Amino acid sequence: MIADPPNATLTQRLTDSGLRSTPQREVVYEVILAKRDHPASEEVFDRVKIRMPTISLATVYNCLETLVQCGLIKQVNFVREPTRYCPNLHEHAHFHNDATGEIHDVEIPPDLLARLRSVLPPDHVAEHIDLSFRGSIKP
Amino acid sequence: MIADPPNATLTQRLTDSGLRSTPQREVVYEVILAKRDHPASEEVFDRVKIRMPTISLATVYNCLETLVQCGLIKQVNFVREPTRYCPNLHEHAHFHNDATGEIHDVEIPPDLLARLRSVLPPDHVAEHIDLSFRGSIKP
DNA sequence: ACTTGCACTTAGATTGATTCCAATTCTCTT
DNA sequence: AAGAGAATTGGAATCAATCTAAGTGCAAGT
Repeated sequence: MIADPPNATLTQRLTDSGLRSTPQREVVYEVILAKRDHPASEEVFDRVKIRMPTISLATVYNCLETLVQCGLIKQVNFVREPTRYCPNLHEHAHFHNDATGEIHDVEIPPDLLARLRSVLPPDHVAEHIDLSFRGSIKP
Repeated sequence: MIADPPNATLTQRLTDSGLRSTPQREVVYEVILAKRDHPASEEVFDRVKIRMPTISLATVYNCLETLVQCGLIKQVNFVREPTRYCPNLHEHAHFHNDATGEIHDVEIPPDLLARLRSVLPPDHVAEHIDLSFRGSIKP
């Protein structure tokens, strides 16, 4: 009996898209899964370098874009901040803590999600919905 | 009897914040009010130059930031796009048409807005809520 | 095994948006 | 009219992201 390799989903999704599973893509993906904060590209670069010191920043950008295209990670965006990445594929919102700069996930009840979609005029086809909050957390 | 000057609100808000009403700030504000699309800084710069050819890009950035701080305009942000500005102070969402690059406002019913706020844990104080859609419009 | 093709990676240059800086100009107060 | 503080200006600098061209290496076919 053979256990699933740790990145079965990654390899699967990549080959489904006609792409290759490379060591760089694997490490980038693992790094994002490992810590469920929302690192920006440069932060991903720093973390990946620990395990793969020769990787280049351009490759990190390439890998992140590939992973987004395969639907394995999501991009999160806040005003005047670099793009960050999120491994939580479940549909959810984000809370940006202005005091600490941290971002964390906020669950959205399914019925609210449905209502959100319904606010659009019927001829509007939304591919992506982005719901985010900015503020602080009371002590 | 004297009619309100056109930028009464602008002057009011600026002086309320201890800031001055300058010709540059007035023109930037008027330009954003004049056309209800969602121009980025460079586009604002181009429009303002028609009426005030000597203005500098740095000043446009300064003015936009000042207006945002006074609550007279809002910033809108989409992934991998420059920041855009919006004079609609009424709480609303945005729809980004991927086909044309245009952004337009989407009204949010008050009860939905209330529900949105309620998804946050009670100790989370949201200063800003950002709801945006990306997609296309059926013919 | 050998080679040929193509996808991927790499480092560095480049772009594009935004911010910074130091000098100048303006505007309010007295 | 003068002084002080605020705002504007142009250019340099920064930061994120993309592009480019050269190099690598995997995979398939002979």
